Amino acid sequence: MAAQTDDSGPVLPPAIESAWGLRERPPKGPRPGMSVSTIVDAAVRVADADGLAAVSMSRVAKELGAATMALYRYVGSKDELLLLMVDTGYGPSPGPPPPETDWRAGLTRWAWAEHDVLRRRTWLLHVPISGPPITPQQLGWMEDGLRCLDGTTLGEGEKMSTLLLITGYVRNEATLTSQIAEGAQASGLTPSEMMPAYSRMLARLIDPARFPALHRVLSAGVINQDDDPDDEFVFGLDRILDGVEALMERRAG
Amino acid sequence: MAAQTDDSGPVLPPAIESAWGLRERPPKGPRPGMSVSTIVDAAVRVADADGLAAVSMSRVAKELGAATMALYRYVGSKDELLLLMVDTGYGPSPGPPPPETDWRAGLTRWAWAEHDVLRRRTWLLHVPISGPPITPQQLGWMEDGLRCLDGTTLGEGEKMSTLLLITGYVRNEATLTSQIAEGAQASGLTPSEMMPAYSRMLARLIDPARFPALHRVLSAGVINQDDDPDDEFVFGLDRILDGVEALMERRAG
DNA sequence: GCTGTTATGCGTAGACCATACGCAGAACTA
DNA sequence: TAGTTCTGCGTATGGTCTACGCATAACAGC
Repeated sequence: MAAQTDDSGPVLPPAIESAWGLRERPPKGPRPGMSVSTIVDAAVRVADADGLAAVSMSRVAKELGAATMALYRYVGSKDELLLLMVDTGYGPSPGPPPPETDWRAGLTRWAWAEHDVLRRRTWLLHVPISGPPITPQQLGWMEDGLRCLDGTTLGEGEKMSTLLLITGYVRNEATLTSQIAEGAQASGLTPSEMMPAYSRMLARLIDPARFPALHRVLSAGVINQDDDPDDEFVFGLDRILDGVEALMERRAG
Repeated sequence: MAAQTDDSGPVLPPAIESAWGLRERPPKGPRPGMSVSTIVDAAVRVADADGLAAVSMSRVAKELGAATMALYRYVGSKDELLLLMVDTGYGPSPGPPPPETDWRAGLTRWAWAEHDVLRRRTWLLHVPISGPPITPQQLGWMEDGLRCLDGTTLGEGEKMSTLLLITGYVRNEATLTSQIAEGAQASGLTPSEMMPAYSRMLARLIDPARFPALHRVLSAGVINQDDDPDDEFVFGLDRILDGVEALMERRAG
């Protein structure tokens, strides 16, 4: 409650302050023609349509019918814009777990929510993130995840570690899946042709004597079959949750 | 063994073929002044010294005393160079598990090996990877990981999933750790000042009514304490391995 | 040894990119 | 009405990757 005006720690970039709703418009000067959120929304629109690589300051400005340099009145740098894009790209958190939900169902729901976002907006995976979360929605996601673990035997630090474990897993899984899709698109193949093509390439490169285990996997046809990628997701998630459950049981004694 | 000249599947970029040792020098023409590996080594040297952002074609060329465009005789594009940088950046795989090692100890060793590489060369985390692994060393790592799971009750597909789970975890953990370090450096703070500063910032932003669980974590001082980051790493890894172990026991009956 | 073929090194130039700086004018206060 | 402050944005700088084409070096066959 002792939030003094400044001096209290490191300074937040203006654009992030405005994302938190702190920061009123100064009384003087001309009325701003746009706002931080207008810009971020436009940038997100560009990323949704043409990918993150298409997001340049001039492209975003064109989207708004403004000049490139006008954006810099609102955003300190492109990196700052990217940070804000992530925030609105993730969107609102899935909300606290419904009542009567046990931790496992709650975290599963939470993981699927992030999974769905990342499947819809794969460009989120390409944003080079450069620091711990400080934007409102990001922290909202954290909050909702933590609530799933309320009432468990885990300590506060362990709860946090568990969430990081899961969110990391979800990101990773989404990254692999989207890489396959992008690789396919780049080669002019359909996604279903991709894995067989990859499998064939490996078969040509891999010497069974030097890579026996890999050769065995390949022969088993594991890589060929295009099973539902959601099955793969479920496998890893269940492994992690099993591991967390084992810890809880050990804690409970 | 039926490797015809071409037509067998998608074509590999020339530079990757030379990474596999296929590809002899054509008999005609002037003797090349450099080689793919000379270039990749130089690029790795630049990345080690000044980070991935410093790796530009002109910078690498300068490192070699060559002209920028000379590099394009050896690598098809910068992306291709990055792919090869990842390969030599990871370096040789840790080797198969020592005899008499059980799967858990083997995978732990494997995970720590990657962990150590990523701690030493954080730029590896910043390379936008765009496809499944096809370079020799990468597949060597996979091979060694798979060998740890030889003789377990897991199916081939499950072995692969387990490895992806672990390598994803290691990457994720390394990413978070390096982000803290980089964020600190960018703010002109020492790494040990970073987390307290972050904690103070969160305390200023977070409304306890809207973020009760997060507030509780913050109050517990979880974020403040700079405990050994290796402890965090061990926590997650043990959770995952516990989960895999649980699956094995269920399989065994 | 001469000629034709082929590969290398690399200079030039084009198309982008982020962004520092400074100016004209709008909207407010006094 | 004068002064202040903020907006929009034009210009310019220095960086990026890379397409193209030319001169030259090294070999194969005659």
